[in-house]
Formats: sequence, C-alpha cells, structure tokens
Amino acid sequence: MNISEFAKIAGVSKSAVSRYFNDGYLSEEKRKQIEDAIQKTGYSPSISAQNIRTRVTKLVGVILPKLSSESCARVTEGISQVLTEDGYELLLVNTANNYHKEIEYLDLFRKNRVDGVIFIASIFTKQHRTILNKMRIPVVIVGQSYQGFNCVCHDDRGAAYALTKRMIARGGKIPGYIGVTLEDKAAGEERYQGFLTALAEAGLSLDKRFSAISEFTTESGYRQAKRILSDKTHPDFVFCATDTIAAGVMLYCRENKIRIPQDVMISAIGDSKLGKITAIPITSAHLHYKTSGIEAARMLLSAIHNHDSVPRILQLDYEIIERASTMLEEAKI
Amino acid sequence: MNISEFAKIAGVSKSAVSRYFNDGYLSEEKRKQIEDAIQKTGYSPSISAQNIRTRVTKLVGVILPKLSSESCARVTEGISQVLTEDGYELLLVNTANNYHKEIEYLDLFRKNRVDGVIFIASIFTKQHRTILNKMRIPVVIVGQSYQGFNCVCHDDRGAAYALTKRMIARGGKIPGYIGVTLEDKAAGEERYQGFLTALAEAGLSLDKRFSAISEFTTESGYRQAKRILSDKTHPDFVFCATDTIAAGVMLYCRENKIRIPQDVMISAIGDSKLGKITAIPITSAHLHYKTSGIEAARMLLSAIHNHDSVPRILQLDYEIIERASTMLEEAKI
DNA sequence: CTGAAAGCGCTAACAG
DNA sequence: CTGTTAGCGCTTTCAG
Repeated sequence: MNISEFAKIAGVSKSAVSRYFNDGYLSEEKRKQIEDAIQKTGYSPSISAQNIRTRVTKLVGVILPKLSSESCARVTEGISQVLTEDGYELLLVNTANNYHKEIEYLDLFRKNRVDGVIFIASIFTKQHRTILNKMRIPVVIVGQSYQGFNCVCHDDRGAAYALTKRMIARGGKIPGYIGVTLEDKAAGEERYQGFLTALAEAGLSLDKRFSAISEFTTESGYRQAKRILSDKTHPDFVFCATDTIAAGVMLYCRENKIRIPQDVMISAIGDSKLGKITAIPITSAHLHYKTSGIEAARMLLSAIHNHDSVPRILQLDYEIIERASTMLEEAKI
Repeated sequence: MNISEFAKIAGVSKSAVSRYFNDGYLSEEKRKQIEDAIQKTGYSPSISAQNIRTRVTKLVGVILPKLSSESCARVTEGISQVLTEDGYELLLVNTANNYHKEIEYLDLFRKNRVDGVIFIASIFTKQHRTILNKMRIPVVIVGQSYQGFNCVCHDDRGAAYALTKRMIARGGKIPGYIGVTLEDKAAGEERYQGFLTALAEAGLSLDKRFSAISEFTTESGYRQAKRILSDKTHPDFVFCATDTIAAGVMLYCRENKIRIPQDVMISAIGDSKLGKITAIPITSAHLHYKTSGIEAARMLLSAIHNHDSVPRILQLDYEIIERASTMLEEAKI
C-alpha cells in the first residue's frame, strides 16, 4: 500500500495524506477521512521513502566494544532511554574489541543511514582521528576524552587517585597495581596516573614486580594476581583498574588463604554487580555509566539539531563506595 | 554526491554505476574508471534510495526486555555476530520490561524499516499473539516456546528438574523455591514445573511458606530469602530461578550466618559470572544464551531467504555445573 | 555489454 | 486550506 493508493481510498489527495503525517495543515473533515482510512487499511508511510526526501533517518548508530560488558550495557541503556523518547531508534554494532571494525563501522555510518553516531571508545588511534574528522554527521565519544570532539567521559584519574589514597590512609604500605593496556587512555593510562599520583604524594613507590597488565576479564585478573601475590612479601594493597579484574584477585586470594583486607586491601573502579557479592565486597568507584549514556544521547541530539554546535567535553564525577575489602583500620578514617 | 553526479565524474552512465555496485555486468574498462572515481570522491550509494527500490533494508529489529541483563546481552551478542557476517545491521529496542512497549515496537517494525525481527520474550499475552500473527516479515522468538511461531528456547523445565534432583540426591529434605512470575512461561512456569516434578518423584512436598516470587534482581532475591529462611526451621535446599536471585540469597545467608551448603544448599539457572565469584560458588545450569542468539539469527536469515519456510521450534540443551553451593555429601554422588 | 527512461513512495514548492 | 507537479537517489526494464 502506497500513498497514492491510500489517498484514493481515503478520498483525498496525496498531499493531504502527507500533511496529515507531517505539518497537519488540514481541515478537520479530511483529517477524519484519513483517520478512518488508516483504521481500515493500517496504512503508514514508508520510512525509506521519507528518508530519501527529508534526509532524516531518525536513526543513531552506536558502536561499542563488547555488549556483554556491564559498563557498556549500562551506557547503552542510558542512550536508548533518551533516544527513544525523542523518536530515534538505535543501530547497534558490536565490534568485539576489534578496533579495525570500529573504523569500518564509522566509515559505514559516515556514508549514510544514520543521523548521528555514539562511539563507546576504548583504544583511539590516528586512524580513528582521521575518520572521525571526516564524518559529516555529529559524533559523540563516550568514555574517553579527546580534544576537538564531543565527549562524555569519567574522571578516571580522580577516581583512581581517591581510591588509592583511601587505601594508603587505611595503612597500606606496599602498593600493587593490576591495570589494563595503556592504549586505553581512560581505563589504562588515566587510572594508572591517578594511582601513581597518590603513591607519590605518600612517598611510596611501585615495585615493578607488583605491577601487572590484565585483560578485561576475571580469569585474567586471577592470573595477574598470582603473579604479584604469590611471593611471601607481597603488596598489602592492590588497586585494580576494573571490578571484573578485582573479582579475579579475590578468587586468587580465597584459594590461597590470603586474607582481605588484613593481608591485602583491594579496590577497583566500576561499582559493578560483581563487586557487591564477592566473599568480601569490593571498595569501588561508581562511575555513573548510565548517566554518561544519557548525557551522550542528549549531547548528540543537540548536535543534530544545532548543526553548528561547538565540540564540548563533559566529565562526570565519581563516587567512592567503601566496602569491606579496604576496611582495615576502622578507627583511622 | 548522488549517482548522476558521480557517473559524470567517472565518465560512465548511471546504469553502469548501479551495475558496478550490484550485478557487476560490466566491462573491465568501465569498472576501472568507476573504481578510480570512488577513490577520488569516496562515493557510495544511498542506502535509503536502494531500500525504496529493492524493498530490502538489511536491517533486523531486536526487541529485548533489559539490555543490562547478562542473559539478554549474551543472546544479543550471538545475534549480532551472525547478522553482521551476513551484512545485516541490528536495530535494537530496549523495552525496560514494559510489555506494552513490546507491542508498540512490534507494530513499528511491522510497518517498515526492517527485514525481520528477533524478539527476546518474557511475558506473552494475547495481544502479542495477535500482533505477531499480523506480521508480514519473519519473526523469531527467543527464550520462550510458542506453537506456530519460530522459536529458539531452552529446556527450562529440564534444567530445573535436574538441578532440584541433584540437591535431593545430595540429601536435601526440606525444599525451598524462589522463582519469578508465572506469567513468564519459560523462567517462571517451566522452571517451577521442573522443580515440582523433581519433588514429586522424591515424595517431597513444598511448604507454601517456603515458596516465594522474586523480581529479576539480587536485591529482590535477598528480600525473598529473608522471607523463607528467617525461621528456625527453614528449607535445607533452595532452588532459585536465576543466578541473580541466588546471589541475593547468598548475601542473606552470609549476613545471617546460615552456612552453605551445610545449612542450606542453593542452585540456580543461568551460569552467570555472578554465580562463579560468590563466597560459595553457585551450582547452576548453563543455558547457552549466546548460542541461542546465534541460532535465532540463523533461523531468521533462513526465513528471510525462504519466504515460505514453516515455523519451527528449536530447543537447546542445558548443562549442569556443580559448584560448592550444593556439595554437601561428597561421597554420595 | 550499455544508456535512456520509467518508476519506487514520498515531500515540498507552487498556484489556486 | 488544497491538489498538481517536480523531484529525492536509486534500480531495472528495454532497446540498442
């Protein structure tokens, strides 16, 4: 059923039908006729045909590294909530941590089909920058902060700093670190710097044997814990870049009768469901992932509507949630 | 840049360009010219314009109740994997457990825009059935089994039965049950029936005081655990419909010094990350969520390509993974 | 193998 | 307020 056929059934012209679905510049009478005809036929205009005329798809592309990661899912939930309210739908692509795919999809979205893109980034290469600069549609980057682009990010450095400081205040003397690749500017580099700054302020230094790089999984966290905790002399506090990693560390400690927090304190970033239900709940920094999705969607919408808007970076605050994994010297804080 | 303009630059006709991107019925010479012009201009055809002519969108709609649920995310990951390989993209809508929205989106997809729909279902009403029957595009339902529709589902009943039986074999005498709404045929009704069947076979009966309905959250699991475990005489084994609920039960037990598995055994369905890192790891049934996403996507693709295909129901097997939460009488099994 | 021409279903001037 | 008309960018006959 197309508009001409439908117009005939409704007894009005094509334009009247088009107006009904758009401006609404229409007499009550025709409006009624059209409504009745819709009841009968179930007609609704073809979105593709509308797209081609109006150049608006009401579609937003979302590129993310891993759907089954809790943080990504939370961000996406926020995005979805805002976009849906505004009549947008989201076109989701999952790159499975393959950043060549990110470039490929960015390119695909550049060509067509979507009105804007939200990019949940991890690693950011020159290629990313190049292609992002070529985009003609608005893009918002979530989770990383890159000058010259619209970004919604977290205070990764601040959160890592605060968490580390807390453990030092609780009496931590020998630091340990399990992070992620420094190629990830936010979760790798920034958190590492925050950690180091807190150490420096306290006059502590990081023994290389007690520093490790993990994947974003519990299994990998477990393996790295083994590396830095198996010696008799081991760190008495460990900062983990993510809750998922920390969960692996907890597992290793339990198996090896390393007491938490007495033998080693642990804290991490993310405040995931995981961290609340481990044997010893994990002290964590809550990063407001869902809020970042909401804000990113709003930022994108405003960029779509104000074509000229200037790139801006929005940094969200964090919240420290102290749990048993660092509650060593109750009195001291 | 449109096809006419581009054709001029390439020095060929519109049709030649169209052929280049489609059948490829073209001389090497023109092919080269077009390739060069693409290098120069970055031209690529408008997807919307193609849609309107070919009636193919290369888009699949995915409707799910909650993105941040681990099982949904896993299913979606499987879907995404298969669809992407075939050049499809997915249009994701998150209904936030609001089933009126499900109907609304089903209706939206019915009109246009997508070539097929995958529906991760929870509750299934008459309205669902009505609208599903009206769909002109193929639909695959995931997680529930409804005669007359394409479904990929799990053996919820079998998994619940096996888990319960295992706990009885381990010496369980007083059963407890924490499930979800029976409106959810798969996770509610089927799992409940499986549980009851195992009880019946063992000549056990369920005391109503020890039966509870929970939401799909850890917090709610905790609250229901309180209801059925706070008496001096309480169940010595509890079946939970989901790992998330079981995690709440574990939390309650830890706080109240109820030992697992000595005082109460716990098992659940889902084999989520959560269940592996609780203080006492949870015995669980692995339901192959990602596989169900993969199979659903394949089923949809085949329905899209064979317009006449007959509805089919695919039931995936489960796998019992026994962990410490039910390891009561080591010798007995 | 190739180009001209006729639409796909819709919107947006334009003239009433 | 309304209908007519000319495209939007593409694919697909149809003659060559």
